[in-house]
Amino acid sequence: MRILSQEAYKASELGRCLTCIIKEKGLCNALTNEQLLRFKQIARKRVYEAGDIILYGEEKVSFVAGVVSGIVKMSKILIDGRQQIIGLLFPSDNLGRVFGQKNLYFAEAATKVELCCFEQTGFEEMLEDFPELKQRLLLQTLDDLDAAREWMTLLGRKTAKEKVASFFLLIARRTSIEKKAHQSYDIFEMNLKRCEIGDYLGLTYETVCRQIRWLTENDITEWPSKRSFRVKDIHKLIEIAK
Amino acid sequence: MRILSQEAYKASELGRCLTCIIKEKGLCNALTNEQLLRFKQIARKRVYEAGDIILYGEEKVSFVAGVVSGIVKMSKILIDGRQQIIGLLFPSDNLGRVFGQKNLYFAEAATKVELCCFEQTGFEEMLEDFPELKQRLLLQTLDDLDAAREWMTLLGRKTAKEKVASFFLLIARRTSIEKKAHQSYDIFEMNLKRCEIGDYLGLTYETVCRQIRWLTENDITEWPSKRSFRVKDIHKLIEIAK
DNA sequence: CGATCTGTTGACGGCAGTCAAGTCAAGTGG
DNA sequence: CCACTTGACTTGACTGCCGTCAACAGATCG
Repeated sequence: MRILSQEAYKASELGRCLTCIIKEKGLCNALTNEQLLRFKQIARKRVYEAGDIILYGEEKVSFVAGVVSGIVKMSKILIDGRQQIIGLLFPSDNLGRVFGQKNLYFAEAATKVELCCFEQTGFEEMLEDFPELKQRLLLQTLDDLDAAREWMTLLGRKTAKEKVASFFLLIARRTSIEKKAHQSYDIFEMNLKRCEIGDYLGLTYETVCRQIRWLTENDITEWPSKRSFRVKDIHKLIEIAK
Repeated sequence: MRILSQEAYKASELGRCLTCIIKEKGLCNALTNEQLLRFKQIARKRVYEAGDIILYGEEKVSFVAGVVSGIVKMSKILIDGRQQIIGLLFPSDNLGRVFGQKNLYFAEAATKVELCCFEQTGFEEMLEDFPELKQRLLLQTLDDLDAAREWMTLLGRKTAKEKVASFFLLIARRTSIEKKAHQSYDIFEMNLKRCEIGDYLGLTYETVCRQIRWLTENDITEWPSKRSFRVKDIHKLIEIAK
């Protein structure tokens, strides 16, 4: 019965990893319990409050992290202050640049955020040792690339109205995947400021306001509060988003 | 001397792989000669003329390919015809979506193009067998992601003038890396139409024309012909590009 | 030679940016 | 408790950049 007790020991050691809410979708799902144990040794949980800066651009990177809860916004900032959000990170998304010398992005907590952080070199060593982990990272990077290119199309070719509609569709899809209870009439929490939406869409916040007003006046969305919305007509929204 | 003759045999079999111009920078550089032999077996060269369509969007993918010569433009097209080029592929860049069910992009030869094509499943099997190959693919995908995000900033936040200046810098850098003989006063071939530049920058071709004129009137670029330019003041160009 | 494609230039208009005033909610301190 | 501040958001008026439309110039080609 020696093996069993060892298994039990491991399970107790793994602790919160086994009940982690992103276990199914995160990178760590590629690992066996045994491997996870090693993974946990280089992991550290960190909590950030809304507005906290997680990474400044251009510094040397020291860690890679998975988002456990909350939303992280990653952006690039031009010298004169113009900002472009190049990605929103939701739970199970990853942050940081593996195999890179430099972090290229500015990362900020948009809401309260919990990260599961891995020390950089330890993480890279594990990538070499566990092919499943590297495979998963590759697949995720490929998906990220597809998403980035989709967004390029939005930024380069869509009108303000189409951009804002596309954005609400994105939020509805991402947050409903999380809740696994999507219906067209759900209320979605929108944890971003108007100006952050603008920075994501390549618009000013005034323009974002006006488009939201237009969508509301045309019975497509409804705003119980300034930070939450309900989609009244999903088909029209999809049609407008292009 | 049996081993030696076997080596010689392999070398002769490898043939054009050994003298391939993208050997140093392409994915295949991760492989030993022995591995390369297997790689070559699933490889097939294809040639496209300027304007040929390489991939339509949304179909099932059947191959992955490296660009040997020429320029491939990858784009997304909205239902009403608006187009956004989401990437230009230069020699040693790769085309196609590994581990993906669907190809998401429209790919077209912008110039005469030579591709080194690999049958999809054979390529994916090799990725599993040769970790170095997968590592190289991962690194390249990460770089592609960085480039895409850089371009998102351009599309979302830069003015027409800044966009056009950034574009010429990109071309100058990419083509001079190729030639390995970069000087500020080099002449660069610009194998894209004005409207393709527009589709890449999220502008109309008329606006591209006007910005080119402005750069020329201000002694920053010079156009010996419609498709080639010389950078007269690289510092000003960098400054304008932001 | 006309046909076609690509590029240039001008005139005009509209979408989205800029500037500015004002509302609202939450927080702070006397 | 109220006065005050602050930050987020809204709305209006105006402007300007860039898109649209159109005419035309050159180049290439059968």
